[in-house]
Amino acid sequence: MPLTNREIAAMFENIADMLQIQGESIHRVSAYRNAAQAIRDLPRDVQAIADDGELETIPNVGKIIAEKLTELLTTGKLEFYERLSEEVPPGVVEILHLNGVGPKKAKMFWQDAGITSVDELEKQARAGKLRELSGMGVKSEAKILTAIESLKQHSAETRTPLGIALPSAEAILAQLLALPQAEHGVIAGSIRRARPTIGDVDLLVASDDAPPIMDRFVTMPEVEQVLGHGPTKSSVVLHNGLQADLRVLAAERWGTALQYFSGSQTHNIRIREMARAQGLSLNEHAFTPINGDGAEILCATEEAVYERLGLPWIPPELREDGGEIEAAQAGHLPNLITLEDIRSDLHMHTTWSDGKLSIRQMADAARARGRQFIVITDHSVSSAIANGLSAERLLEQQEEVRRIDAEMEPDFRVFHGVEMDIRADGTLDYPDEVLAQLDFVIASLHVSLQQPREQVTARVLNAIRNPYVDLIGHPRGQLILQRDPADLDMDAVIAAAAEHETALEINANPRRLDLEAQYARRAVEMGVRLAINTDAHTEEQLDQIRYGIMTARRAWVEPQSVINTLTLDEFIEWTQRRIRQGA
DNA sequence: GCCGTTTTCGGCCCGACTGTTTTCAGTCG
Repeated sequence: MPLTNREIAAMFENIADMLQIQGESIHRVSAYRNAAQAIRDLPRDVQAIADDGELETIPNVGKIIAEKLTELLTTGKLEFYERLSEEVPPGVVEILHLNGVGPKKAKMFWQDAGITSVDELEKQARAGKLRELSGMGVKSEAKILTAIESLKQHSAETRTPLGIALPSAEAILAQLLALPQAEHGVIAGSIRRARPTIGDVDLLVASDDAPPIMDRFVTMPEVEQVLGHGPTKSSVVLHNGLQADLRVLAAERWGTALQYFSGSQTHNIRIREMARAQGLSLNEHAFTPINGDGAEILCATEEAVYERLGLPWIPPELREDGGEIEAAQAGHLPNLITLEDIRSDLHMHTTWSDGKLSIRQMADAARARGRQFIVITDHSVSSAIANGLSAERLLEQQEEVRRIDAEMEPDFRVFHGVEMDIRADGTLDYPDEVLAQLDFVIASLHVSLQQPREQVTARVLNAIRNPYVDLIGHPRGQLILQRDPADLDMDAVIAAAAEHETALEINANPRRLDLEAQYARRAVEMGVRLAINTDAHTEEQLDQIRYGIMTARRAWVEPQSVINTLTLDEFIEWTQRRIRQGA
């Protein structure tokens, strides 16, 4: 099996950990971490990039790391990695990942006390031995035990799906903003950047009187454990395992504070380097002249921060050092899609298969949310567990769709489609004669996602080439933090989608968010149209469209690339391209 | 180990909080 980008990235992260424990220069360690991050975010397989001889075009990959990648891809092994793994016990790396333990302590536990596993560390802590080590005391020992307990409780998984983190953050922020001392506040960090998974929640509140806000924050009912409680910054762990950090700053410093706490780290490093080039040091409080006695320059808005650096405001979803600074300098920032651009929802289920509402109820619920038209897309016959429709029932359903459409026209339209299974053998679930009678056809992978790359890719390509298939639903089939995506050759999928004018979905369900941003961005660059759909099975899930919009913005997507922004007439015309394709 | 309008060497963002220390190192984001 070829190595996935994620596996390669994990290996380089591991290298960074081991080097850091060995006391290697932080800059060399960072080089491996930066390369790992870049590889994780790539929209293409490292293997494909290597085949093109372009490894060194990957950001933060230079000659040496490119050589290591080549060795890994050609031999399946990396001698450097294997040697390091023999030198540094895996348990020591695990200890490094405990909250409050860094490379210095992990190394000390190992070298000075012979501790090479979390279990052994726990034993020594319970026996009161750790406090005897230099720099350690009773409190440090207790913190170690707390960290180990937390690791057991929440397993090794440290990230939380956006769909859980965002509502949780909104609930906490609302409590803080209810306090009279709070002027205003936002959710910053990776939630604001719309990452599909969240490491911790970053909250920012403007106030001249921070202590009461801090006190409320650390005593909220959601709080399981207080990690830190200072005058302007506090950290807690919530009962759902999520870590939340709160910073409180004066309103006149809001711009620099929000810019800083929105990240990403790599974007901020670039921004601070630009400030330094202008003789300014930038932190969350202000710009400060580096040499000399110049006064602080305060920024009350983010726009003012970017303006000081000669840049237009950069939307937070783009702040990953993925070309957004260069685009801003050139005046080429994208006009990102917003919820207001969305006219339709092209993927949802009803009681005909596994949905909770009738066709009419879904239509009313979508209309109430400002949609102008929808497509009903229940499951096809293979999805027996989801009560998938036989061809007969599908056409029976069409009569009801037509009746409701006639009732609601002209201010709302209901079209008839299907979410058709791509079967394990690559065939589709209905013959073309049936598909020809539908307004819109989604083809999706639901089974045999773990097939080898060639096989699973061939199935999707077959669906893309069918002239009746308008959209590939949740193309990679991932469930965030639960199920890995299918091992699709995304270069081939995107190229075929472009050639056959088949759209690819950004499924807005926060458990999916599939396509993820890096693939959606590449698809648009290659001329593919996207759809942003809720795949709703209930009324509430129609509101999850916001997660799809967030993901699309993160992918640099503009309204014209998304078929849900089409007017009714434009949409009907777009679906007619099947005729041009000889169907 | 990467990178370049300070360019092939010499930098590499910056501050808050904690615990252990009596002035700072370690960790974190």
